[in-house]
Amino acid sequence: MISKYYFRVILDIGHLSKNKQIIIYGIALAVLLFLLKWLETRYILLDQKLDVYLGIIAVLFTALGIWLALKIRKPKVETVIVEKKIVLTAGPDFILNEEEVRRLNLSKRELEVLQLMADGLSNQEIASKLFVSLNTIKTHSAQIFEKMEVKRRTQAVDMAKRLCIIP
Amino acid sequence: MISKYYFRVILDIGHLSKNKQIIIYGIALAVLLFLLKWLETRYILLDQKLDVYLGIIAVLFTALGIWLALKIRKPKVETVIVEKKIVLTAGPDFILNEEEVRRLNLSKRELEVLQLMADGLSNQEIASKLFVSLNTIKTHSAQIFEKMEVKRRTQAVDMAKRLCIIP
DNA sequence: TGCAAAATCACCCTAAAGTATGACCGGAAA
DNA sequence: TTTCCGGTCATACTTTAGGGTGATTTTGCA
Repeated sequence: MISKYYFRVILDIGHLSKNKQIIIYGIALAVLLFLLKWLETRYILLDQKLDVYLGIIAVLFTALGIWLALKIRKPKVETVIVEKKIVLTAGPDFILNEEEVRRLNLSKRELEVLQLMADGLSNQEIASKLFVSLNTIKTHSAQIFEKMEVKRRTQAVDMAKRLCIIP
Repeated sequence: MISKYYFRVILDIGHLSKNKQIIIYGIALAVLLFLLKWLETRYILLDQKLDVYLGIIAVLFTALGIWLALKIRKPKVETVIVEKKIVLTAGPDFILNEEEVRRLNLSKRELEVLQLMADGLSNQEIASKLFVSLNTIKTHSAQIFEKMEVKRRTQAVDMAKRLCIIP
């Protein structure tokens, strides 16, 4: 019988895949087997066009092989490395303008929050980073804006950079 | 002849691969064809064990299919982003970094909005200054954030200053 | 040790920012 | 001429920021 060859195919390839899939492949093979037997009966009875029969078998099993390979094999992975620039500022010449800090009457904590604000963090992110609640940061930022006489965080950051309060 | 089926296999699958490979596949198929013909002659002449012959064909073409699929399959692309650090010295002498502007693909208008953003203006203020609607500024800012790969205006301003896109 | 400033947090509310989607127009490029 | 892109605007919605008020707890210092 032909079936022993099918089993060899399964055994040769099966260990690459999951057990569940083997059943599916087995069923597919069985269907193919029946189809072949049917064709065989018809064409052998007619006793002609063996080439056609063989051709169909060849195409079918080539397709089967392709299907098996695509299903079973782990996808080939091609790694593409993309360089992404991240920007650093080398500001070795930063000296904190303590005088301005004192003039604005900013506390240590407020300065800290202002610093993180300048880094583009949201209030929630600042809160998480400092292990305090969002409300606390809101209070701090409100204080900062009042002391700096600005209305928005963007203005506060801009002013702070101009005054050399933050790098 | 059987060969026409082989050609169909090639034609069906060939367009997925390089032209060079098709030649290799063709040669392989030719070899298989000769092998089959040889087997056919032997077994048909003996007029027996057709099942064995068919089984061999099935196994061979399954193997061929697997081989084809593995060769032809397009590899899955996996992108790895490597961060490359670049250091910019932001001096008091501002020269617009046109290269970065082009790299970020920022339009004139977007640059204008970014500039005003950096000045600490609200979207409404920017809209008034440019004589356009608030929604327009929102659209622009959303575009800017997407192009600069940032989430907030504070981050956009920070990045823009580092990249010398704005003074 | 008591007091003022700093730090913490809550609640409620409004304003502003940001997201998503779709549409229109005019100019430039294919 | 068609297609594409930049600029404009809208509508609806969600999220974040900010304002105002009040309260409790730490903490530095006189």
